[in-house]
Amino acid sequence: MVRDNGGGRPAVAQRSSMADVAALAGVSKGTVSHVLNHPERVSPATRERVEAAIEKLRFVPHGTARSLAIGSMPALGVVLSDISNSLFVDLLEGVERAAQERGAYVLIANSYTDLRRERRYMEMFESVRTLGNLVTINSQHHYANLVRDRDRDGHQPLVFLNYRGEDDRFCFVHADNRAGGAMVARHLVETGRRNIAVVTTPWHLQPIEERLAGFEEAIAGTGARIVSRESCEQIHRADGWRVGRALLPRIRSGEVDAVFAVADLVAAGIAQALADDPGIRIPEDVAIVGYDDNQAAWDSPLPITTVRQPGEGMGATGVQLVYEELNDPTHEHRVVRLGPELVVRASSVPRAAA
Amino acid sequence: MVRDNGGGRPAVAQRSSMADVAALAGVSKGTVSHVLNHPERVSPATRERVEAAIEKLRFVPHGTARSLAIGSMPALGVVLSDISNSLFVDLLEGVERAAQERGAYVLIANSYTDLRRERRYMEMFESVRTLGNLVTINSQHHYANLVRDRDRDGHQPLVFLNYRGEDDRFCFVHADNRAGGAMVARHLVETGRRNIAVVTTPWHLQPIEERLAGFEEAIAGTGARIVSRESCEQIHRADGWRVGRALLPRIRSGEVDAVFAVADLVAAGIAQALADDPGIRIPEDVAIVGYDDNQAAWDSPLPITTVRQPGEGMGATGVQLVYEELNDPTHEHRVVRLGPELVVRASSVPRAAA
DNA sequence: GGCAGTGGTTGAACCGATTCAACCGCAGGC
DNA sequence: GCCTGCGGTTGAATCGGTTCAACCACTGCC
Repeated sequence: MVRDNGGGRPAVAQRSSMADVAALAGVSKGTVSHVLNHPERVSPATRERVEAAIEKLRFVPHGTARSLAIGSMPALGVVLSDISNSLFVDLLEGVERAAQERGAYVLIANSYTDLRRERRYMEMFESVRTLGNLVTINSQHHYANLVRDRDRDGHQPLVFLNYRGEDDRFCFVHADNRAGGAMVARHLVETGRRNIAVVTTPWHLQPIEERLAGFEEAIAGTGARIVSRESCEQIHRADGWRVGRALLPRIRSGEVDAVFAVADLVAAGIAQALADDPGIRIPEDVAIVGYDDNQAAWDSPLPITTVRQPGEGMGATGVQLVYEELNDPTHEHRVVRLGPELVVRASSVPRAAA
Repeated sequence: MVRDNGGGRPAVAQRSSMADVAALAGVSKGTVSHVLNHPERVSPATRERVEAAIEKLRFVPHGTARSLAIGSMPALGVVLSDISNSLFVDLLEGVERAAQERGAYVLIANSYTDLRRERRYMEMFESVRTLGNLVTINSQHHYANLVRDRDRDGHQPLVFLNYRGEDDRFCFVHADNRAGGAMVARHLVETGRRNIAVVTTPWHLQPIEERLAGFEEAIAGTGARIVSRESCEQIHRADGWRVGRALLPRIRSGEVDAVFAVADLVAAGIAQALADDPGIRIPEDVAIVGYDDNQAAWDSPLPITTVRQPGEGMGATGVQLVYEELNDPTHEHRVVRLGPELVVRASSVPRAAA
């Protein structure tokens, strides 16, 4: 059944359907379907005939029709708030790996932290019946909206990533930012730092506040202390550079012997500013530590100590939770917290001691 | 018709279908469909009744079923080779905007330049019958493979992005890298540079070779010349930094008065290395120019002159070509070349002259 | 009063797969 | 020779929409 599509277009062979295959092989549609999905139920002779027909007609099953019959499509939806953020790229990698292991595709949507897009894509994923969906959240406000929509028409499992909420209808996977902050504190204290400058952002983001809280907690009673708090407007290298310049005198005077910046780009900017000063040696005179382990941390003339986020882990765990909710009737929604990892580089430890 | 799903799970209200809505509103399925798709064909009274029923049952149409009936799903597939590359992020933005204008969703797949993934996702997009697909290509080899697969079972429009191929079955959209290189050459010459060092990569990438070719062509006969060719192992800031250090003496001596690096990260690294030397003033003694206009170029203590790629333009044009192929029977496949744009920043022009 | 025209609505066919109860032919057991 | 059991196959129902020919009631016109 190769229909003519008429008109002057270059003739495109119409796709053949299961019915075509069945006709050519002289069997029923049901048998063709069995060859594809339960080959063991079909006798070798028929199977061969059907397979030959499939090959000959270049038959590729119609995914949409299959999904309709099955009731869902073998794919997971992921809504990322910012695809240019390396944490989310890592996270995506985790999702893809875990999904692939389970034979599912991953549909990615990028929302640019635009709530309208987030909702639009969630709606779409719901509407094409993905197996389940994963959403990265970085604002209370977005979270509240998505949950509200969900009350309207949500049915697939939904897991929130990089966010810790409290709602027993969902699972959450988030990084333990508090522990990450504490790791930095311990590392600095253990390597003999006592007077630490902390560099943060002016806006209040859950993850960043937690890093600082963990840091302060862990530093308490160790003899080390925070001697300065700087903040930069944006998480950009140039901001870090300006902060670095501002800190120069106090570092030269020995008043500050370590800097903890809550983001790598900022830390890299600081390192760049300090490196310009011939009177300062890093890490002998001052240690610099960032957070996130993105390219700015390792790709720097002076590689920077940082905390690696459990990006892939969050992605993979999210997928696991979706499948658990899907298959395990006793599944209880829960909050999974994953530990980050300290990556020590030249910016905080004299090479010999590294 | 709210079916009980039995078992001990927290009762999840089953989704209602069009039949449920029709029953509640006392009309036929066809009418409900009309309310959704051709409201003008339905009398106001009926429409209101149906809409009330939809609201009451929280009916959301089943996208998969709709796609099956329509024959395609209202979405475009995009396979990106590297989602962490800012060019592709821009490109994606262009795709999303153009798609949204036309009421289509965008499904993104990230291949990590892994050919297997590229093929897997293309297969999936074919199988769910997207309206058309866009693929970024950065190697002849991948291109050849995708085209071969396509011979097997391709039917939707397919447009290649960031690649210039020759095949009258497809459209191609690519950036005019030759023109970009020429822009840099003209800019340097016009601002009085004569002795230029060029920094490139060891591998042979179509776009990069073209940038250089364009540069050399435009510089010929202007009195300026290439006095040095450096190459770095990777497109990383640290590589640029090393190259910058190596160039220091020749810059100090005035032997080199401009550096053109084929990527911003490298240019930023070079700038960083030169800034460390108190004897060198940028841009008075030496101009630095990069390529791509990604974050490294603008987010630097000394913002760097660069060439902005037509990322969004490529994405938007790709979408336009897909729709053209879809709707216009006279559509001829073609190659679209988009011009880049010179962005002049402090690294190449004294502030006063900028 | 009969007829054409029209806006609104219906019901069945269709999209392309999956699934399952029913069926068929055949071997084995008694 | 009859019955049972079983592997293999079939055909119809189903998923949830869209679409279109047919139909209906009603108006306007001759």
